Amino acid sequence: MPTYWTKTLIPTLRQVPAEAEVPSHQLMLRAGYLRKLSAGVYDYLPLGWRSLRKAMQIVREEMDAIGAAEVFLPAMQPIELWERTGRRIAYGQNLFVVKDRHGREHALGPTHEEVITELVSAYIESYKDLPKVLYQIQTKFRDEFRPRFGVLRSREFQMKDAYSFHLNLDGPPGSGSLSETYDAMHGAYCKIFQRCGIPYMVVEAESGPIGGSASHEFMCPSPTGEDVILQNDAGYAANVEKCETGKRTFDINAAPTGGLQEIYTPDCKSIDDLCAQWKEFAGGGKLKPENTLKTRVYEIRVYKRTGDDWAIWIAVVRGDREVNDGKVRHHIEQQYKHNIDVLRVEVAPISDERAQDLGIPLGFIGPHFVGSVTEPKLQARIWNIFDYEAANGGFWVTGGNRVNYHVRHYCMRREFGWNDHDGPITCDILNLIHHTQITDIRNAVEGDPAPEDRGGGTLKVTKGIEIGHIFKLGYKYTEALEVTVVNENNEPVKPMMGCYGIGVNRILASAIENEQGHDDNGIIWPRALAPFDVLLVPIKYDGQVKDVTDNLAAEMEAAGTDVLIDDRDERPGVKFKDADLIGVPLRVTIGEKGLSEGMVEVKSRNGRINEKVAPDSAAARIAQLLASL
RNA sequence: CGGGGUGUAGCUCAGCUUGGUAGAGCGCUUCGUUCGGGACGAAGAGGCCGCAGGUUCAAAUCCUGUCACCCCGACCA
Repeated sequence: MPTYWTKTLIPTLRQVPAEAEVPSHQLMLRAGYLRKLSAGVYDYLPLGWRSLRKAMQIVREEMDAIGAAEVFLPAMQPIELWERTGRRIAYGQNLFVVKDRHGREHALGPTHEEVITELVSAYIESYKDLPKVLYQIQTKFRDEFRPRFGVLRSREFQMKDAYSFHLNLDGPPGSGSLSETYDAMHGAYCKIFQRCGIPYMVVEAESGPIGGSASHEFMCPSPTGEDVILQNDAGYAANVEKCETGKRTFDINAAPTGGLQEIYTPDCKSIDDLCAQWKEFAGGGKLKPENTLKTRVYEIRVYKRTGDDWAIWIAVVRGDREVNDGKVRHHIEQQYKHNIDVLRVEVAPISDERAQDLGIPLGFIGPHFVGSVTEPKLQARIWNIFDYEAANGGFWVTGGNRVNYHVRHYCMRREFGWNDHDGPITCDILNLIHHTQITDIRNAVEGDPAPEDRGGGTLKVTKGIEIGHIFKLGYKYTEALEVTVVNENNEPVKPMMGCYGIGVNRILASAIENEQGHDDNGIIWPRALAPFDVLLVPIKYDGQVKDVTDNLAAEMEAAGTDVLIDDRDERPGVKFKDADLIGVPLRVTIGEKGLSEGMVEVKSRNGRINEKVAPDSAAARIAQLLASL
């Protein structure tokens, strides 16, 4: 049966609701796809739900095609599971927690690793049961601090999550390794986004707090995207958390620009404030952020078999750059990698209280902090890590290592105590004597050199919407929840996991958000996601026009085409405007004028098709045209 | 959670400074004329001015509190 406009619910809005900022949000509200119930919580109206279901179905088909089995899991999950995996704390405030009448707490699942792992632990006992790939498409919950951009960042959303379980990371084809499934998922994701007709790119990603070794994000390039992607011309693409830079030059022997001078800078802890007030502090002149050195202090906890230890690392980048926590963490972890005594290393920005206890004046720290420390126990534990860019000569302003003071004419070589006649220092000397290392620790920016082994060249910045993410998870959940299977030798072993998510609502938003997805008049759907394939617009739904419309609709529906009939008693202008707004790919206009010439008019929303067809052959022609979209 | 802003009709907003019985446009209802790109005329319906206190003869308007929403930041598989 075709759908009649007057029977369904399509509340189009002439004006843009004030709350909507990005095109997808504005248009989904205006075109009657969505209604906001409260912050970050939306009703999907008939059009919205139809489109969402189309996206879900594509995802479902491609998951099934690679042998994944669909399940349906609880949204309400015992909090105990989340405590056992440590994710109650890791998720923190973003986790929705509800209490039942007995006072027991439950998490409203933002993902289902815990639940699926528990499920698998109950039934999977032997290596012969592996690999196993399960997935679900369900509502997930996140207590976002700040929901925004409509369905792009909401508190309730539809996710496809797939989880796989394996004996091995790698292996020959057909061995059921994690890598094999990971690659199959990678392929399935490409097919899904292709079928949905949305532009996408695959970028390398940090696996983040979820843990694991390898990870890719699927991004839809869009100016409204919240994620920053860097890429070179040779096909290297990574998100900003992951993106490495190629070689950048540095000069640790550069001469100072003047004698080190203390400047009194009361209560001035940020680079922005420092630059803004520099004139009064320094008695004239201007200071730009790129002439400052920013320091961030990390505390490292080292858990060893022979007793725990700790250290302080000071990360130094140019004042206008951002320290990349992940790069700092990786670099520090590398330092302990070959020490078999070390069980685990924790790297975290130092807390205010801890800094106070140790006498570290946060906000006024410079890279030469160690020189101002008199306590030998602390002194021996301090390490520096410079970004390449920060290890250069030139005019530098940085912290004075004393509350309310900064210094100017900072010079690395001199501040480490080397005189002009001492000859050049080397990286080895810096490392051995000064506990100081130089590497890439800041977020990559537009124009940085790309890594040489990834094709080199220059990095360019693109913004994107994250629509999919695949991880090799490893043992995080099977270990925490104590899952074992027996191997060929009847020995208990932990299976390893992969997890693979797709934000289904974001598929819709991305389709609209990208350039081909909308114009000034409304949405332009790719056929695969459109709520209907064809919109029939009878100029006046009456008499011969009505008969032709109904016959055409019946014929097309019989052939499996989704048809919407605008049977409203509205003026043609209103119908055409609404047709453009809701974005159905093909519009067929049936009017007395056309019929008198024996024609109906077929137009595509994307503007490529505009032809007149005899009513009798219209259904066949439309089917043809649809196939070409 | 810090900073800023807004809550008045289904939607977009005015009115608030200077207290005196609630407004416009769009949408909705009825009638008429229209009818291939958001028609025109006439007549209507619709709001405890977010909520709770307070000041006052009188509060949408002033004060206090509270809630919700939006923006920037921080945060974010």
